[in-house]
Parts: sequence; structure tokens; C-alpha cells
Amino acid sequence: MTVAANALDIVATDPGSRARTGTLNLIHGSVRTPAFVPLATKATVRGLLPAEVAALGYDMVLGNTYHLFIDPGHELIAGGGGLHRFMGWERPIITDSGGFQVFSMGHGTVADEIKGRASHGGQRHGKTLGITEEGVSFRSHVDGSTKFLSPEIAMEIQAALGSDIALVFDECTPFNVSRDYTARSTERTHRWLERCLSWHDEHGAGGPASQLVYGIVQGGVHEDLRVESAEVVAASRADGVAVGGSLGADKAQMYEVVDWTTAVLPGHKPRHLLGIGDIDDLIRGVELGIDTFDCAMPTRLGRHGVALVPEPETRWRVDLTGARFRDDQGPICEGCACPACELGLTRAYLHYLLKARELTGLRLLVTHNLAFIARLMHRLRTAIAAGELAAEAAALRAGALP
RNA sequence: GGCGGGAUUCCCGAGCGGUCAAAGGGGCCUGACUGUAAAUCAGGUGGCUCAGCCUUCGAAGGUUCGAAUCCUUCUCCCGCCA
Repeated sequence: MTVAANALDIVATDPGSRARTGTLNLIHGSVRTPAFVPLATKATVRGLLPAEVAALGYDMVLGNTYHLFIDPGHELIAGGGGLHRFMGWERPIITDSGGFQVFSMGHGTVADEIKGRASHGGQRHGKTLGITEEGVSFRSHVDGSTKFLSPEIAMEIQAALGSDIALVFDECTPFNVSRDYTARSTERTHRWLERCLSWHDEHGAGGPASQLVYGIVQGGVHEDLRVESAEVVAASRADGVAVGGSLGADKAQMYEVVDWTTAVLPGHKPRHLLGIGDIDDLIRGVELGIDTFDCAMPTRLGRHGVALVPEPETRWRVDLTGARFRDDQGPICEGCACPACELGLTRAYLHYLLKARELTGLRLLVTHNLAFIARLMHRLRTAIAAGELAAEAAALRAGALP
């Protein structure tokens, strides 16, 4: 059992939904919720300085156990004073357990797996060597050597990293597996949850005493399995609950899965929705009672030349690499007051930087995208506190600039 | 004026008698991207009445069953020598 049993301080709830707002109090500070958590997988929000991320309104970032274990190694990071000091971010950090990598190294992305296709030229398959009750063997993507992760090792690594929140080691259940496999996998994840908590209990006094541990709900797209998993995690000693695994083939199914889950979760435990992402998904997630989200989308899209804009019909995206923006003197995003847009830069300039492969272009777009999401979350928090979430959500979904 | 080298599909650039509508880049277009092996990846990129046909490899002739590839002349580039 960890110390902060009531780390989440809820100050307001929305009468028309499960949404709530408040603060999540952690070792390195508090997180205003609902919050989006930018990914700093390899100990950096790619392209941005810690101060820049904070200035955009972010209280927490997410690091990855798998990646930091492979390179540069958790011992090295621990020796240097922990992940916070290592990356120069003294605010909260949540670390993912590496469970997702077991999935992605075998299947590629979530979308690839669902659609049954190979991603990146089919180069990504087969790095996961085997999943057993003990843990997972896989081939390092860096040097090809065989590595092994187990619930205990994942917790040990996260303890060494010193993250504010550790996620238990799980198997991200694929979409294209049988219900029976999903059931067995989910049960194993439950056993792994217990092992993670036990490891944490045993080592907490001498180490991560106030590090929170979040259990992970699996169960695929099966209501009974999801509900059971949510109940198992909720009833455990875990401080918080993360919703993971395959969330379905489309948004409707995803919302349904999250709905089943949060419907049975106790109100006091913080809830994290793993890997979500899109503007509309964040809005719905908040309505379904999610407190924190993480997603590669805003930062990755920015690096890929896409700017987030208030246009639902284009899924809130505009790809500035297209030649039609070559002489577009308009702003990146009309009305946006982010550090990038404040410079008065044109789409023509961004397009030019992108085509010229200048790093500044990527920095500018990542900054804008993260600012966009940060404002979205801020507006949702404010709306919940003011009892106006329904109207605000409707406006944002219709294309209001957050 | 002389001697060499070169002109290839939007651009650069392979090809050097048939398996070439023509490698490979770039550009352009489309698509993807949701717990980041991702500043990435995939597909397309002469035309059509599209399992075939037509038009393309500076221009015009010629050799050959057959030419972007060989020959002749011409036009224009680029070196070197005068």
C-alpha cells in the first residue's frame, strides 16, 4: 500500500456526466485535472525544453520504462539522481511500464494491429520473443540483444527512475485475438498487478515510498471482461486506475469500452486513459470521468508536419507539407495565441521550414499542437468547475478554438 | 577555328541493340499516424476505349526483325587547345 491513498483532490464534478476536476497531488507537485500528459518516452518531449513544456501549461510528462531500460539504463539514471534530474524536469512524471512495447514490437501500432496490416514496411514484427507467466522476452530494438521484463523488473526500473506514478506491467491485449485469449491475458495482467504491488510494498520503505502505482484495466472489447478487470484493479491496493489495451475498432466502440470501465470505478481513485489522443476523444474521455490522458499524437503529428486546428471536419488537422501552402500568407492557426502563432508566422513559412527540413519547423508545430491541447484541457477544467461542461464540450466539438 | 564531353519522362540522374514507359533520388499527390523502434512510413506519379494499345529518351534521316541505346547531319550546352 502506498502512502497517498487520496492523491486525487476533486473540487468539482459535472452534474451531467462523470467529469470531474481537481488536482492530483504527487511527489513533485500537483497536476491540474483533467490533464493531458505529453510523451517524453526517451526522457524528452522531443524537440522541446522542459521549461517550454511547463510554460505551455503542462504539469506532468510520461517517460517509458522499456526505452529507458534499453538505453541508457535505469541504473545510470538512478546514479545521476533520477529521471527528473536527468531530463531537467522537476515536475511530476508518470512512467509507462513497457507493457505496451510487448504489444507494439509484435504488432506495430494499435491501428496497424486492428486493421491487420504491417506498418513501416513490415519491419516491426517479431521482436517479442515470448510472453510467459514470469514475464516477457524480447529483442532489443537497439542492439538486438535479448532482454527480459517482468512485473518485478518493471517496478524496479520505475523505482530507480523515481517517477511520481508507476504503471504496473501488463499485456496490452491485441484486438485481433479471441475472447478466450483476452480473458486469459487479462487474468495474467491481474496476477502481474498483484506482483507489482507486492514488489512495491516490499521496497517502498527504502525507496519509492510515495510513488503511486496505477493498475491497468484490460478486457479488450468485452463488457464483462472489462467490468471484471475494472473491479479487480479498483479493489486492489493500486492508487490509481489506467485504462489500457485494445479499445476497439472505432471511436464509438472505444467510448463504449471506457464507459463500461469508468461506470464501475470508485470515484476517489485517479483514472488515466492510456494512449488517447484525438481532440474529440479527449472531450469524450473527460465526460466519461477520465482524469489524465497521454498520447503520441500531438507531438508526433507536429513532427510530421501537421498542425492542430479547430476544424472537426478534417479531424482537427492540417498538413502543412502540402504545396498548396507554399504561398499561404495566413497564420498557422487563426486566432491562436500560442508561442509559435504569436510570432505571426505564416503557413508559407512553416511549409518552407518543413520542406527545407529545418528543425525549427518541427519545434514550432509541436509547440503549437501541445498548446492547442493544453488550452483544450484548461477549458474543460474551467467548464467543469463552472458547471458548463455540456455547452463547452458542444462548442469545442463544433470547432471552437480552444 | 581545333579536339573532347554531353543532351533521358516535372527536376537531378542511371541506362548504352530486345526482358525499357525506361533504375535511383528529388519534387508533387494520396494515405497512415491514438500507453512513440516514428524529424516516420506506405502507395501513386506519360496517355488511353488499360491483362492491350498509343506517344516519349534534343531534331531530322538511316542501319536492324527490333534503337533511349549503332550511323549521318543539324541545333544547343560544357571543358581544353588556339
